[in-house]
Formats: sequence, structure tokens, C-alpha cells
Amino acid sequence: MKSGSTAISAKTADAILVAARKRFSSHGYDASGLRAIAELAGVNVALIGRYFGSKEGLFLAAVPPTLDISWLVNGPMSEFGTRAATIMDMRSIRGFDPMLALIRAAASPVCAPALKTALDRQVIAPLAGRLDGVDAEARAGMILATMAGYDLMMRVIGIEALRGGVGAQRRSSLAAALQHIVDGDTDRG
Amino acid sequence: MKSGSTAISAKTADAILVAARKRFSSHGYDASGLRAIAELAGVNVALIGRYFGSKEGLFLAAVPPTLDISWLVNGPMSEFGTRAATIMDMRSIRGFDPMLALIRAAASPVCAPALKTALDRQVIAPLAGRLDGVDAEARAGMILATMAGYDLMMRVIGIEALRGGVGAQRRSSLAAALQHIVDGDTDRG
DNA sequence: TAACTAATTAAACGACTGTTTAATCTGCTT
DNA sequence: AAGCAGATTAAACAGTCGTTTAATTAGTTA
Repeated sequence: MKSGSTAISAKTADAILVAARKRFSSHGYDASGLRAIAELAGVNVALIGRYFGSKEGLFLAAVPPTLDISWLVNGPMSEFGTRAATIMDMRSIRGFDPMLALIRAAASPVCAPALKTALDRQVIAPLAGRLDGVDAEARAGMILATMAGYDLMMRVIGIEALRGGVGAQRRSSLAAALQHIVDGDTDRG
Repeated sequence: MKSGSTAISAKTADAILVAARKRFSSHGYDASGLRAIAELAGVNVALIGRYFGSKEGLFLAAVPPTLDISWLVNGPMSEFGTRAATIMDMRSIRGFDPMLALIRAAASPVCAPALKTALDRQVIAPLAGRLDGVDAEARAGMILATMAGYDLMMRVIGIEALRGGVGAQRRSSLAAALQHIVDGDTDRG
């Protein structure tokens, strides 16, 4: 390269991103030190600054691009509730969960703006496009809010009332709540 | 006093609690430095340690006792949705919002256990007691999750889709979602 | 007023934080 | 093998964190 202001190794950058996603989703933004992320990635701390500029830059590169709901909106909307509840209940452990990362980072003022933009464009918009009836965007927002609230209470805090029963039982109330919003029978005056 | 191991001034302790609640609900647990809380309370930092032992002790004394939903469960359950949505939409600014404090502190591992216990006992249990039909506790959990998710998306992150329209419009989707859970018409097989 | 205790304060502690600097290592080209 | 740029590292920076120590002020009782 001519001007070597920023020279990157794709392999190392990817390792950092993977480690950052894991850490951000399991410990949140504030509680994720750059040294812990670097150690998890097996690289030196300074490389994070070299490749992503800052901690905020790392978060922006790691989390927002992963906010994808194609798994949710691909498929019949008449089964949206059960599909969403099933996947949300099974996903759990893969080292990285975008929803948990989003919830655990939302409290940080430096993350919220980026999350807002990403959610508006990558989640609300495509979801609203699949909703019939009035107030599609508001209802898409409610769907996202319901799923996020469920994860917040069940996974982050660990409310007992949401953890009991077998899988099907646990999912039914979430599935019903989501499907009701999709169907749009708001029965208001 | 005889054994002056811990001597407290109720006025000062209250000022610290008020400041801590404001700060925790507006900035979250991690982003709330003890010095900022002390300055907001108009006292010295060392007093926080003297009165509440530690930052965790301060949080435990400040937030969990305020988790009270009597304003929610007092009243006819047939109007639960609109009542909850209306109050949630109007409360906003009073310097302290227990729901926001809970959401912004949930990511902190030291806060989550205390929040879990407080929510199970002070929110889920009394709410479930007012619900007819099956799976009362799970549905109470879903109600809490829906309200928390709404606040997370609307107030903490600021999702546009939930902020548009006049008040009545904005509340309707939340009210409908909540009422549907209360009514328990889960229409599943 | 003197004495004593409750209440508050300034200052320092060590341990972290994100970020930067300058030196080192690695691998390819000439 | 020499040179060089790309890639990585150890070390230090200035700052903030929660917490603790010791000294000082305020308030009440003898």
C-alpha cells in the first residue's frame, strides 16, 4: 500500500469482531473492557484502536450490522407469533445474540443512537412492510418492544414467571401476544 | 448513641437516595459515578460509603423499594390496558422513573439479582393475583415484559415508530397489547 | 465554656478504564 | 542477505472508578 495510515489483517479484524460480539452480548457495553475483548480474540489491545479507532467504533462495526430479521419476516405472517417465539426460545447459545447485545448496550448513551438508526431501518421498516392494516409502523415497533422486553425479563434479569414450564408452555404466551399485534385486531373504539 | 459505628442523618441519607434515583434512572448504573450522585445530592462522596456501604448497597436501597405497581392493579382489570398505557405515557418527567432505572440497570450483573427478586415479589405476584384464567404468572410476566420493552424502545433507545402521532394514537397499540394479555384470549389449540 | 460525640470533609489509595506511543517482530521483495 | 512495509507488541499515558483514611466542623450535653 502507498499510504499506510490504516493497514488491517482481515483475519485479526474478524477475530476481534467475533470476540466483541460475544462479550457485548454477554456482559454489555460498559462492562466489556477492551483488554477482555482483546484477550478473548487472542490479540493485543492496541490492535482494536488501530483497526476500529475506538471502543465505540468497535461496537458500531460489531453489533448494528448483525441486526437482521430476515428469519422473522420470511414466512407466512399468520404464523409469525409461533415462529418468532420458537426461534427466540431455541437460539440461546451461539456465543453471540444480537438481541441481548442490543438490550445490554441500550443503557449506554454512546450506543443508543446507533442502535436507534439500525433498528428503525433494519428491523422496523422491513417488519412494517409485512404488516397489513393501520398503524403498521407503530405495530412493528410494538412487536420489537415485546420481543425485547421478553428477552430483557427472561434472559437478562431472569424473571421466574417466564422461565417455568416446558418449552411449548413457555412460548405460548409470547407467541399469542406477538400474533395478536400482527393480526391487528386492536378492537378499540 | 452508645456504639457509634454507623451514625446517620436522615436528611442527608434521603438527599443521597433522591439523587441516586434520579441518576440511576437517567444514566443507568454503570454510568452513574458516586461523585456525580454526591454532587447532585450536595454532599461529600465519602458519606455514600458511610451510609450505604457501597455503590451496590446504595442501588439496593434506592431502586428496589420503589418498584410498586399499586397504581396499576388498583382499578378494574377490564380497563387495565388503557390505564397502564395512559400512566406510562404521562409519567415521564419527575426526576425519577423506576421503570427506566430498572431497564438501565438490568445489564449490570450486580443489579440483576436484586431486580429479579424485587420484580418477582413486588410486581409479578400482585399482578398475577389480579389475573383470571390460566397461566396467570406467565401472563403477568408478559405484561411486565411488554411494558418494559415499550419503555426500552420508546424512551431509552427512542425508536421513531413508537414516538409518532398524538398521545392517544401512540398509546393505543400498547393499550391493546396489554389488554389482550389481561383478557387471556390466547386462542391457541 | 469545656468536653464529647455525631456528622462531614478533603485527600489519598490502588485498580481499573480507553487510548497512544514507540519499539519489535513477521513476511515478502529486490 | 538486505531492505522495507505490514502487522503486532509492551509499556506508558492521563483520567476515572469505588473505597478508605484521617482530620475537621457542627451540635449537644455537663
